[in-house]
Amino acid sequence: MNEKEQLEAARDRVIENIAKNMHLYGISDSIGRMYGMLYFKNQPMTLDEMKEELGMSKTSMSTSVRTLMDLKMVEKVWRKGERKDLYKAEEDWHQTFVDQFTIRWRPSISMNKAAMEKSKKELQNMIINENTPEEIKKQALDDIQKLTNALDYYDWLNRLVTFFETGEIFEYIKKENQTKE
Amino acid sequence: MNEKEQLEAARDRVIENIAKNMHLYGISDSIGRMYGMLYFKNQPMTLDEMKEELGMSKTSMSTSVRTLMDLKMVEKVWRKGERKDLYKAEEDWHQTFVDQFTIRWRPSISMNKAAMEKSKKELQNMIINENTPEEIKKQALDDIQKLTNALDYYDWLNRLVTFFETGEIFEYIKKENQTKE
DNA sequence: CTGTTTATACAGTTTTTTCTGTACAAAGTT
DNA sequence: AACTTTGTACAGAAAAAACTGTATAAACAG
Repeated sequence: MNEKEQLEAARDRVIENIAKNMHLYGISDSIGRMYGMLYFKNQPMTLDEMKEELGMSKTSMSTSVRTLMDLKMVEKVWRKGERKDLYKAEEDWHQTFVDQFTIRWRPSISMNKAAMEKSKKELQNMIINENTPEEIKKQALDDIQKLTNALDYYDWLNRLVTFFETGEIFEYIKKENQTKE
Repeated sequence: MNEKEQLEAARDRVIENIAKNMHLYGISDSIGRMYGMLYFKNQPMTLDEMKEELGMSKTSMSTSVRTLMDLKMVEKVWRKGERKDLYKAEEDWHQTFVDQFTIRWRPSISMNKAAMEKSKKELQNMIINENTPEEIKKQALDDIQKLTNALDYYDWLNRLVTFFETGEIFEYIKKENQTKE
């Protein structure tokens, strides 16, 4: 194995690991591999270059890169005199982590909250309504308690996401590990 | 629609929403639906009862419940004189959130770290080696810088997971929202 | 011990997701 | 204008994941 191969082997090991663990970010191995490759390139890449390097179709490159852009893991780059679109990886993984949270969790939180608030209101009306049988009321009360707990959690989760989003988290968990020195 | 149906509709709306958003925890709709159902039941359930309620095979119930147990979202419950296994949902979602992090992220972090450290070491050896061509050395140095940044991130991430795991997070993001009162 | 009940391993089927090739629209070039 | 290049929509193929039924092992009852 010559030096160039050694270099590539070291790189590929890391890329493969990134790819395998990307499911935590809710993306497939292939897309993770694309990200890993871009991370190690010093130059932004075109779809055709990626197609070449990953041995996949251009269509796949197009959809994969879009997914990564939606997650703010990749950005489009402009270069004078270049007709093709160029893409580069976001390098700051702390930022990527925080963005993930904001992009993926916020919408889910508000969806769930809305559904729970609606159901909670309906159940409260059933409690008020005198025609509701006693047995049903008991169950409704029970469900209301569960929904109240769940809503408290979503409230907490929202505050947590804000804690990340604003970067406040970095005041408590420092980017540079002080304890090392 | 009578009262019982109203109650069920309110419940099902929430369960369906939980199911749809469970992909954030890396689990499928069906498994999410099982969790949602268990969350609203006051009694622990057997596999056969779940099979009945969800209209799925017992095999599915068995594997789904195991997935939820691995994630500490469901626990096995013992009841005197009951031959069948009983399962109940973990009710504290704050705890569930924290567990997710520990269970899913920790192993990935250490896998990635290991791969990166190995590659970093190999690249450093190439730098030292006088036979390595200058051009390769330049690239290796560049990769080492990227790996160093990535390892710093994983170090941060590890400290973050600990911050959750120990419950320290709750000192900063309180479970009860003070600003409400 | 034999017979019964419960949970799960495993193979095969169904469903979903991922990937590709073709077709076409948008933008650039001559 | 006509011709070329680039990115993506869309339909179908390939691969992966989810689900089921049967078979079997483990636990229990008599």
